[in-house]
Amino acid sequence: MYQGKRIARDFFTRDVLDVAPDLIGKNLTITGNDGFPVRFPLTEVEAYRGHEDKACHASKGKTARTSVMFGEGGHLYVYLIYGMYWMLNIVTGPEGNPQAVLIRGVTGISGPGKVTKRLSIDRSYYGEDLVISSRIWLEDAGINPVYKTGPRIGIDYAGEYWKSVPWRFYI
DNA sequence: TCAGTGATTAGG
DNA sequence: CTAATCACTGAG
Repeated sequence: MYQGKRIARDFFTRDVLDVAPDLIGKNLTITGNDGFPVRFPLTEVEAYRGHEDKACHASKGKTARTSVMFGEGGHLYVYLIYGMYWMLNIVTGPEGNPQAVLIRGVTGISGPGKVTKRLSIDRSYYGEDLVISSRIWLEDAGINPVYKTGPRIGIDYAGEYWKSVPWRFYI
């Protein structure tokens, strides 16, 4: 099987609208309890982009929770929602430009809360650097799947315009 | 359609 | 300190 190689910093420091579609088909790779890497091809993601995007948590300014989004791309933004589900995001863009991509699905697992449950992602992954971490990283699988686009899910509070932009990318 | 569940946030 | 909010899920 083609395992690919770890994706480096410059992939993540581009604009979120360039990174998000490029993530489709990449392997989210995480070391299991036995120490061996397990690969999960990304199938569904959403882009959240900067101060003006009313759906982006960073649009209300920098807080303790969102601070990692203001840093360099390649780090993980992980937070708890509805008291039960961890949301996994990959920060993108250069430092000072708050953006992130929500991981909504991988092959065989549909739904952001289910993905983190299956991969055992929790608070301890907040700020983890995919470029250097020994327990989670991203690999190029050497494929570029055809993908679809559509509006983002679960952001009714963001207003009609930001609710409608097609920043969800999925197979 | 709707309850569960608790961290995070703004405001007093 | 209080209270509202929430990038979800599964049951009915």
